[in-house]
Amino acid sequence: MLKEISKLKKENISRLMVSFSDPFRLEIIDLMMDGEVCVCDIMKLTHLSQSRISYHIKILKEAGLISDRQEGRWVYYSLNKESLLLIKEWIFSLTDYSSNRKRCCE
Amino acid sequence: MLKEISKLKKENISRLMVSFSDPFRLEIIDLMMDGEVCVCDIMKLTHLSQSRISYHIKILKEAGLISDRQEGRWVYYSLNKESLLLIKEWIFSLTDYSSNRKRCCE
DNA sequence: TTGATACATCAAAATATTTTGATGTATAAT
DNA sequence: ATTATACATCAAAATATTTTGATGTATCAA
Repeated sequence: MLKEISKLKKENISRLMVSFSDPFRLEIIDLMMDGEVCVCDIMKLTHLSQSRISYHIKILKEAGLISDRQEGRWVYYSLNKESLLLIKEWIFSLTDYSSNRKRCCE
Repeated sequence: MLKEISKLKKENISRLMVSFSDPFRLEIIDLMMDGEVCVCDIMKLTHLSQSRISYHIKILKEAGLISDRQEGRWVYYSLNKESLLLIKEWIFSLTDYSSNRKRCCE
């Protein structure tokens, strides 16, 4: 699995997994499923504070999971398909694992 | 995405993602790709301390990602296919998201 | 040009996770 | 019985993440 995946990709995946590890970030990701959203949208829909949302957005952005696009005062965030495909690839290699049993500790 | 997935599943996914969010756990998962392993195997291959490995194993187990099977003094751990499929399902719904743009904050 | 809006950033506090080293339990070999 | 092995569990310490509230910056509207 990760053996065939480069170290760089490994680190990307690691960061992506961290970005998925918070329930509020999962909620934010959920909202982005319907297309672009801005922080104010997320505020209305989740009732989290603005700086709290900005913090989580930052984590998602640094993991490369989302992209941003500014338009006037608004910043629109959306899911980054490339990252999603990277995760998909990883999950595939995980689920295709061979389940051969072997004896250990000998 | 998560809208169609039940609350129970949501919580499962959340815990699974947390279990993926540590680099050492990713390494342990990596080792399990080749089949069952015991703590002593993981110790040899990762050079982490025994209690440290036990701790991470516990997190993986509580997330439902791995199963254990005792045989004498040894406990064999292996990846749980059902959990992997749950993640796969989730990733699929994520990657199939609609990317329609809409205006917000109005 | 003043004030409001949308968001980012910061430092401190709150909270959660991880690591360590010690101890506990069960199994098995001598 | 005694000792060694394989692993779990525990409490304390170390470390990392998250939240909060304040302040900063850019854009826009009046």
